[in-house]
Amino acid sequence: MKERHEFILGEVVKAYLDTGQAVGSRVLSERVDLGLSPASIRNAMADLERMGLLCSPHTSAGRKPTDSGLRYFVDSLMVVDPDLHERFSASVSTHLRAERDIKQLLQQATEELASLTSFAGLVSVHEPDFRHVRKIELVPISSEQILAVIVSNAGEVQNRLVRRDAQLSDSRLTDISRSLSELLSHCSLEEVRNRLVREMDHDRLRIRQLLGELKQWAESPTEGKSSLIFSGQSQLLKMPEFGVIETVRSLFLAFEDKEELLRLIEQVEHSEHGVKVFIGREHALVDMDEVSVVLSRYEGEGRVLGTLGVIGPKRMHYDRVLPIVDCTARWVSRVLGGNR
Amino acid sequence: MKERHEFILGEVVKAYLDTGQAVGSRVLSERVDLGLSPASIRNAMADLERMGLLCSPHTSAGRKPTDSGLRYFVDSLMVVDPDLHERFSASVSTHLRAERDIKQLLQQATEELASLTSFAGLVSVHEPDFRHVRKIELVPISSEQILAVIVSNAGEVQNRLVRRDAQLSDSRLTDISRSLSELLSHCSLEEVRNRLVREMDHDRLRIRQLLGELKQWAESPTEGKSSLIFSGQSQLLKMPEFGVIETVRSLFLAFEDKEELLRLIEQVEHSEHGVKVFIGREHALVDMDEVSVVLSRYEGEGRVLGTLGVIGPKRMHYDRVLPIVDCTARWVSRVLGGNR
DNA sequence: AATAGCACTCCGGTCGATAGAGTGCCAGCT
DNA sequence: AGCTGGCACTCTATCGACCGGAGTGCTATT
Repeated sequence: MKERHEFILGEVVKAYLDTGQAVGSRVLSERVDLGLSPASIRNAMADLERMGLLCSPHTSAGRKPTDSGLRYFVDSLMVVDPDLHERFSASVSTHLRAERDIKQLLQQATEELASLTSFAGLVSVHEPDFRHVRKIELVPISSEQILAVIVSNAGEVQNRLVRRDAQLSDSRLTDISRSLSELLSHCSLEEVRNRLVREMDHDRLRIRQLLGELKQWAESPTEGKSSLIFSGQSQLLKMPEFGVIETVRSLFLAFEDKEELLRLIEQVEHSEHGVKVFIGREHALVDMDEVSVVLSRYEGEGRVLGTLGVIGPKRMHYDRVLPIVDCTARWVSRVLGGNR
Repeated sequence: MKERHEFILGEVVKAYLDTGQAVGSRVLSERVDLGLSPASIRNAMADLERMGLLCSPHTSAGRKPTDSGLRYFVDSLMVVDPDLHERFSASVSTHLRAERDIKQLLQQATEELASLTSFAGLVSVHEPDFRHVRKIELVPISSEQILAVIVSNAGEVQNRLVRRDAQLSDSRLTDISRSLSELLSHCSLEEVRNRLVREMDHDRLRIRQLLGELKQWAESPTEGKSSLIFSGQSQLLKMPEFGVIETVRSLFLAFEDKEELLRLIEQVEHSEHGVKVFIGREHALVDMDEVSVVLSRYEGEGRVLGTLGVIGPKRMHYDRVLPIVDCTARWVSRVLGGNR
């Protein structure tokens, strides 16, 4: 690929990102002085079209970059202003408060993403892997209720109110609590279930009903894998590319479904560190040819905790969005890494 | 108001709900045989327009009901088929499972609302009133961490991991836990804060840092009042009234803001029992003239737990939607009332 | 190899005419 | 007196034609 071609591709992309319109040879020659006449530019553009990097929507409409064209731009042509990176880093640090509550923290992060990019921000929260039980505690609440608290290896806490057998005294409860903790700690949920079944068969402890409730709990699904938080979806509606209702609809269907988005997110989590960009059809999200997704993992205490990023029109200023996502992910990682 | 006028108003509304178009005298006379010529209908319609119940978008476009017209219809003319009510009641009972987890339960409820009406379902969750502490438990997790669990009067559980002073033994922790529970139970959060400050001043228990963390917790805001859950927003995009992007945008802005919607919801919670309908401008939501909101409170253990309902186009079949919302609210109330 | 010129294509907006739908009013009928 | 049929009028939505603008591809020229 000749240098001139690269240069022209870059300029076409930039003009396209600015205007959203297909750009013709004349406007390009006026927009930036590259010592070439429109005719020469036309030739180069025709070459780029043959290479599959540009395309024209119709005969007389200039050209706009294809997905591959944008990809080439992002990978090889684009330079991120280090100043900008610095600025966003500072902006993120000042706007966000290091909340204790992880949900609130991530909520803030999506909002910051949305407001900096003016696209839709999204954050996925990885369900912590509940591989085995670290601790079980039964706390007497009232004469009818017991609070059962289970702490997982990941430090995740689940609690539930269970009905209390009237005959169960507080001290007896403490005993049970202790023995259950011994019995079950370091067990996987599967084992917990099995052991509880065995205990129930013996009916040794005369707390059948309590165990029943706990068993039911252990059996209940881990409530739907990862969850997704969004912010600023409605900002997308300002963009002219979402002027037709069908595009908007498929976009918001994806927001609701989450299924497909989670698949994409999983991909990011299993790849190496850093910001990932999915342009147009590169993410396999149906009917969303016109949007790009920019994602980055965030981490804490050594493991991947989730993914965050933005969804915006394919025509976004990647040189702005990438550092924003990067800074936000770093910041969240820093807070979560130090805090827990 | 003459009987004929009522009848014609009713028919205009029905036709309008079906087609979404302004309805003229001729089509009305063909649609339903009321033994009247188009001319007579015209006269009646002119009267109704003078009364402010109908209006015509322009000279030759037939008439459609105004907000007041729809209001009159809903209040006085509409009859809800009891069979329908029965059917929805059954449908709701069979589709929804009585989950233990309230969040999941309500999530299901919104989805059911959305799927039955094919509009957007929404549920507000009242933040339980955390007026005073019922119980505090400190559970040792590891050598560095303690799990603090606070149970409120409302049976709501909050927990947090706090850092542990290395010198704190397990048995000592149990002691502290007990004395804290005695010290703080039945205190409001405000009192908890004050007492903790006093204890810290004394530094009596040599657990300054632990108390500090607890204090910080007591001071943290009750995390944003009520929360809102939505489902099926994208279904609204199918409706022709949301063909223009501006309408959609203001709608989704409202979904994100929640502020205004919560105001409406509060209104419902403070009024008497039953399904409430807000037609067009009746809810004071800006730029949402074209939507109606149907809401009903749900209750449990004697107090209002929240509100649920749907948001849809003003042109909705109220005689279908009202029973749906009613049945769902009743069902949720029943489950929550018996379960907690 | 780059450029200038030219013929050609296609899109988008404007204009005008037309068909359709509906109203209001009036005169006549029951 | 009230209903009805008829008629003139109004407004909108749609369709086709037209035209200017923008852009390309090709070719001849420097």
